Amino acid sequence: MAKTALLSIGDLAARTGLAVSAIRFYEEKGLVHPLRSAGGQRRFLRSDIRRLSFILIAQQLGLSIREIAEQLDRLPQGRNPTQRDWTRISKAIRSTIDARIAELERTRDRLDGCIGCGCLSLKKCQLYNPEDRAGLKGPGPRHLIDG
Amino acid sequence: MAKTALLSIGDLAARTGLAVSAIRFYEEKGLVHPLRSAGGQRRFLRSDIRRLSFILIAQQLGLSIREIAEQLDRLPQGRNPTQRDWTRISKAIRSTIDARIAELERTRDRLDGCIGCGCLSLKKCQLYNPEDRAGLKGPGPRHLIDG
DNA sequence: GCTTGAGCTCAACTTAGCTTGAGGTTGTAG
DNA sequence: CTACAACCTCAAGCTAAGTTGAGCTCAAGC
Repeated sequence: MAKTALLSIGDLAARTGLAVSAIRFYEEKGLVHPLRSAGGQRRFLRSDIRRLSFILIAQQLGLSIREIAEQLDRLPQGRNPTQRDWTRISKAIRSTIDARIAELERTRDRLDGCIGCGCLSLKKCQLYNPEDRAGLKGPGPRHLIDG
Repeated sequence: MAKTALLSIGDLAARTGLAVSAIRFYEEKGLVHPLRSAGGQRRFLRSDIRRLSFILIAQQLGLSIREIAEQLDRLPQGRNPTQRDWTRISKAIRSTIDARIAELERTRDRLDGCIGCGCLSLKKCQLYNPEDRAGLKGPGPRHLIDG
């Protein structure tokens, strides 16, 4: 690790605690855009440490890689992210969390209304509301109920 | 669908809104235990409608198939589940939801402490607490950071 | 100038929760 | 009694978020 401004993938892994394979994966997903050395090796900017830290934090907050990518894509092109940028993103994330909490609370309340009822009727049970299920999950396991 | 007490997989699918393939999958995972006709076709009890409804509801509440199986396995062997059983299970689920909400709230509070800070330092950021990450996810994608 | 660790690519594997398809059988309506 | 829908069993495929391995190349120290 010569004292250039650029970091190898191993350096970056050491600094962030990430596995090398994970960093390559993140590049594939468009979360980082390293330069390449003459020989084809990845060369990262120092600011990428921060970028990767952000990814880790956002993941802890429950954001998917895709959601994180969207946030990062919104960073003004070509310049390094500032504190301001991170703050803006943090606020966006906060709304996401708030929404998630609200949804869980709604569910909990419905469950409370159901405890003791025990009906579990598809027609009557408040917990089982097909409209709530539609578009709940996005891609992945999908119930093709609405077809 | 003759007027026997037993339902074919198609009947059950029609009544629950589930795909036939999903019901077969649930059997494979031990969530239902249909009988078989002489020719090898599945024959379900009417009470399985309720069982499947429960699965759908529990999934909405965020329980995994495995967790649902655990709840269902606790039902007294050999008899049909009663309202009481469902109520007991519902209460168990409620604790799960409560825990999930609490965790999200904790996260939100930490995020609030961070908005405006913008440090995103792996050493200092409150959001990035390695101890919280350990064992957070169980199986699946795992960070091998702690190795 | 060579050896060796670090890096490269590409493909396959993991878990969860299913779907889709191929190829063959059952059961029931007419 | 036959036709055809519904059923059966595999096997393979999908997404997310990575890991692991094979087989090869790069770069840096001695």
